Amino acid sequence: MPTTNHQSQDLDRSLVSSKQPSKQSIASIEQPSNPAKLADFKVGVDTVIFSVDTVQHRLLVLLVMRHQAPFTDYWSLPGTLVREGESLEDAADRVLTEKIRVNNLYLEQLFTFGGPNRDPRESEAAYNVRYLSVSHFALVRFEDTALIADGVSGIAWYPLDRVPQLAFDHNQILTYGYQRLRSKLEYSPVAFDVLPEMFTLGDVYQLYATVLGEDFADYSNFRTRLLKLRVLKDTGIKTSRGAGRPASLYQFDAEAFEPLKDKPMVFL
Amino acid sequence: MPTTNHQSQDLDRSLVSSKQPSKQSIASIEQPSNPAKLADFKVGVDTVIFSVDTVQHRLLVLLVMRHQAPFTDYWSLPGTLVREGESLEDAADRVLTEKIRVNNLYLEQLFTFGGPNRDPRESEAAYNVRYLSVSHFALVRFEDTALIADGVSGIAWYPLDRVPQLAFDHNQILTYGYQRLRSKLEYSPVAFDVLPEMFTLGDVYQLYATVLGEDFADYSNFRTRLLKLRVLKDTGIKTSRGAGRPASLYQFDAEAFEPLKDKPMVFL
DNA sequence: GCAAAAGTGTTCCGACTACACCCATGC
DNA sequence: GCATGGGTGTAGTCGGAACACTTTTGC
Repeated sequence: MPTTNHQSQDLDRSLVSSKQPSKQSIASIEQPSNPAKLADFKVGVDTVIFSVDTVQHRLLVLLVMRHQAPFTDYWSLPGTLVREGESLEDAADRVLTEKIRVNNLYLEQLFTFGGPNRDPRESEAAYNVRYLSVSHFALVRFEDTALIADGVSGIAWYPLDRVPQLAFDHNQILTYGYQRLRSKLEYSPVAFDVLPEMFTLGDVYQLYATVLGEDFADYSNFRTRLLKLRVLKDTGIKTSRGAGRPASLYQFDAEAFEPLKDKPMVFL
Repeated sequence: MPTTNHQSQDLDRSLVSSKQPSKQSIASIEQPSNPAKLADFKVGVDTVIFSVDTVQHRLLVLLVMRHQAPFTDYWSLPGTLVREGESLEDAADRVLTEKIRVNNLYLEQLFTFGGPNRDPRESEAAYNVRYLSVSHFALVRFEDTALIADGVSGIAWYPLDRVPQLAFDHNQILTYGYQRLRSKLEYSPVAFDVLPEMFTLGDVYQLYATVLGEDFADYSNFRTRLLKLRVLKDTGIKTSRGAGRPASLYQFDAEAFEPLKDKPMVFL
């Protein structure tokens, strides 16, 4: 038996794959003849949707209230089952458009949870169907996002630190999504997908500070590093928001970023 | 409609999700009543298995020859379909143990490809079953790995730069796996999962140089940085391999690494 | 001795930190 | 004026790149 080292997989997999040995022995080498019984799956897409409330300096995650079994009256991540002819990506988009109206977003696949017994429906069902979840994470612009309240199902933004016990293994997925969000911010320009077309350097700083916590560089040095990347264009336009000196509005220059795309670099 | 930016997803998804609009309109909000027709899936696990031939300085990937339709006589990534009661992880382990005998390895989930029409069998089948692939990538110790030739099916290590046209979308998966391997090497100590218990700093250097190419730091600086991390223990034992001064044998100190685990750091 | 590989040290330079300080606005 | 936030500059320090140099082996 090989010694599998899953140590870089940061999730606690204990709940996910209960590691029960498969009924078939490995002696039955896969051949056209005598194939072992294959599992049948329904595939779900669950999405961790983040947004940043820069006014209140809070990182929010979108939750929906369940009204059916299993886990009735639990909050959960927005999700759906994949339909015929629909790609995973389409399904993820569909969840988003059903729950919110948003113009700008960043969406990426996270991880696939597929161990047996992660969904109670598996045991209920007469026929042996498994439920698999292809989780995604998304970042949307808070100010530009309207929740679609369909009257019945609850839907709400939760501050990350006040998220309750969720249905299924959704707390795990959320934790994983948060980690991914942090590293995405540090290593790629996701932030600009979620900022307005024009923004001040202060806006960018607020976003980073809210997501990454207060434990990173001060505003002054953040500015310098950001500008040194030469991917922001100063429009020259000034904006005044209450007290203080008016700030320049900048634009993200996608073309200037192009050559840096694959280079190892730090954005923060 | 939201503007989805998938730009950080480096794969060319064109082959994967053919982006055909789902038959159901988004107007039919998901409700307990009138659910849209759900797709039924078989779930496959395909694994990009890398190993490093430090003698010949080559990065190798394990391929198997297909003997059934579809894609008969094409090389492909080792894979299998998930059986009843088997977790994704178990299935990935099973593929590994069926194809090779190995003692040390690193295994991690990569990405899930699930668009419709990625598998020709979908159209053949009378009933509408979709095939989804949860891809993994693995790194194994080359010197410690024996291929299991079962007489019939071809199985071989291919140098990465000589990989032919593969079945399905496996070339894409391979490309993605290679990227992941590179970043794993840089940001985590995967290398030590695949090196012998004791190794010289030259061994580590060879491994890094082979995977990352010749375009990185010289041996001298590599040494210095690696030792500064204080995660390698000098056993004091010297080893002589042909000409040149004998090298010290080192051991990876997992406990010393523990506190660094979650810290952002560069290993290279 | 010479080649080859291991291992050490040193110099240079760029980047990041931590500030101090100036600028432009609202009140 | 003063508070507030924007923006610039600088001195100290840390770390990586480049490369010279020493050490210990095989032949």
